[in-house]
Formats: sequence, structure tokens, C-alpha cells
Amino acid sequence: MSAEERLERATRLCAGRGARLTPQRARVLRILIEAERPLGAYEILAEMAEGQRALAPPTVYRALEFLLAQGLVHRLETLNAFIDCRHPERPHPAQFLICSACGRVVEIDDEAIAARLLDAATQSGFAASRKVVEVIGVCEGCR
Amino acid sequence: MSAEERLERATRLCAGRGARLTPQRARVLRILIEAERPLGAYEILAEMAEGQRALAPPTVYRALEFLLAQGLVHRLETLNAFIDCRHPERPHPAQFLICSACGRVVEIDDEAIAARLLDAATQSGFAASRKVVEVIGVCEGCR
DNA sequence: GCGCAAAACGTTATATTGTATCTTTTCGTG
DNA sequence: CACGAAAAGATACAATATAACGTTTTGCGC
Ligand SMILES: [Zn+2]
Ligand SMILES: [Zn+2]
Ligand SMILES: [Zn+2]
Ligand SMILES: [Zn+2]
Repeated sequence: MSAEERLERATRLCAGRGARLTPQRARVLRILIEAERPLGAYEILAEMAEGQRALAPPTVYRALEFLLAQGLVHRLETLNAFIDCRHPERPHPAQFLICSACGRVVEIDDEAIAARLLDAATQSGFAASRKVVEVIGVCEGCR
Repeated sequence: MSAEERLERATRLCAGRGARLTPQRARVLRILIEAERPLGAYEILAEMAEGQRALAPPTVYRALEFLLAQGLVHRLETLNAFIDCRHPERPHPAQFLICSACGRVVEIDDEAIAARLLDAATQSGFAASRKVVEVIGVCEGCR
């Protein structure tokens, strides 16, 4: 799926929800999609500054907040970075494989893991809301 | 298990490994054990400054680095905070349940989750080294 | 004990990541 | 157009983490 197609899908999803994917927000999303790797907020900021007057951090953080709420991007806690979601149609508990050698990130969507985790939380009396699962390792190509 | 007992256990473990649990490091560990909740590095720093001349951030970060390497504490990625480990005898992939209401954290050690995760990573060609699993939710007492 | 190298620690400065607050602009609606 | 709400701009700052470098302490072979 090309970058353009993914952007169009995002536009469609937001339209269907009455959410406003403004040019600014779409620009942040585009940067993330085209990067094909996780980007820190300040990396995005630097991208956006290219050829324009510099923007301030809250601009990027607010756009990211929107995109996170719409499920169009995920936050990687171990990297303090953001990556676009490959299956933004519906909310899902995502798991990430992060290569410590090349930085590549793979999003997997393993229902069994999510279910087992939910189960363990319930057994401990927790009502789970957000599940953060990130595996740091070395990808196939880097071995 | 009391705070003293846990400190003694840590002392014993380090001695057996030839690792130096210096007074400074033990102090950081004690602060974490007695807090009974996750603490940020700067919270620890503030604790250590009580009644003494102020210390600088690297002091705490270095002590934490040692304690992490020894498996005596864990880092909570979603909170940028640290918590003492309840089962430091051997390395283990830990999972955490974090109450967003009261801040309480429970460490669970579910082998099935770890195994399933390792399996998923392997299937995607990843050699997993570190597994971060944190569930944000609301604990029993807070509902 | 002596000398040495490694480890630990102190200190200063700085990098990185993230927010608070207030103002201005934009956009949809009546 | 008038209005209110949402978004964006702008400034300042808070919170978290590390770099760099020098000094002290420690363990160890001699
Ligand atoms: Zn996703
Ligand atoms: Zn790789
Ligand atoms: Zn543990
Ligand atoms: Zn609670």
C-alpha cells in the first residue's frame, strides 16, 4: 500500500468519523508514513521546518495527539517515537518488534497475546485500558 | 518480605556475583523499596538530597544503571520511572500492571505471555532480547 | 605496604523530550 | 456578518537524560 493510498485511507476514515484531518495534521501523518521508520517529535518538527518558517514543539505534539486518538499512529514508549499504524480501520492492541541494529519496527497484531494479557490483568483485579507491548531484538536482515 | 529483608537479599545476591552494591547504590535501592511505588530519577534524587548536600543527576542514573543490570530494579517505560523487583534471584521477562488512578504497580511474571511473545517475534524473524509489557488500567481498589 | 589500573564518584554543562499558558486565526453555523 | 468553538501560533519553561572530564576510591599483583 503506497503512501498516497494510506493518506487517502486516513482522510476517508477521519471524514467518516467527523474528525478533522487538517492540513497540518495530514502533513505530520505524511512525514511519518514516508519515513517508514519511527520518528521522534523533534525529528518531525525538523522535517516540517524544511523550507518554511520554524514551528514550535506544541504544534507537532498536538497533531500527534490527534493522530493517536484517531488510531492513525502509535507511540513507541521505549523509543519516545511515533510510527504510523498499518491497520487504522479499527482500534487494536498493537505489539511491536523493534530492531536495535537497524531501527526497523514491525507492528504485529497478535490477538492471542492481547487476550492472554487481558486475562492476566483481570486475574489481578485490573481493568485494562491500554496495553504496551514492545520487543527489542535483532531482525532477520541484521543477523 | 520486609524492606530490610529485601535489602539483605540484594546484598547477598550481589556478593555472590562479585558485584559491588556500594552504599550509594544500596541507598537508591532502599529508597525504591521503601517507596512501594515507582519513582522517577529526580524523585530519587530529591530523596537522597534530604539532609545532605545535593547530588547531581548522573549519580542517580549511574546507580540505577547498576541496579538494572543486576536485575534489582525495573524501568517502567510508560512512566519514565523505576521500581524494585520482587523476584531478583534470576533474570526474568517481567510484565507490569499500572493503575492510572492510584499509581500502584503490580509486577507479574507470566511465562505464557513471555513464551507467546517470544514465539511471535521468532515467527517474524526477530531474535528477541528485551520484552517490555506494561498494561495501563484501573486496579481493584480504585473501581 | 606500594604502585597501578579499573571502577566508582563528583561536577558542570548540555541534550532531549514534553507542557503550560495565552493570543490569534480559522471554520462552521445561524 | 456575528458568534462560539476548534485549531494553530508563540513564548516560556518543566522534566528527563546524557556528555565530558577530572578526582577519589578500590581491589590486586607484587
Ligand atoms: Zn496499529
Ligand atoms: Zn535490523
Ligand atoms: Zn522483576
Ligand atoms: Zn488503583
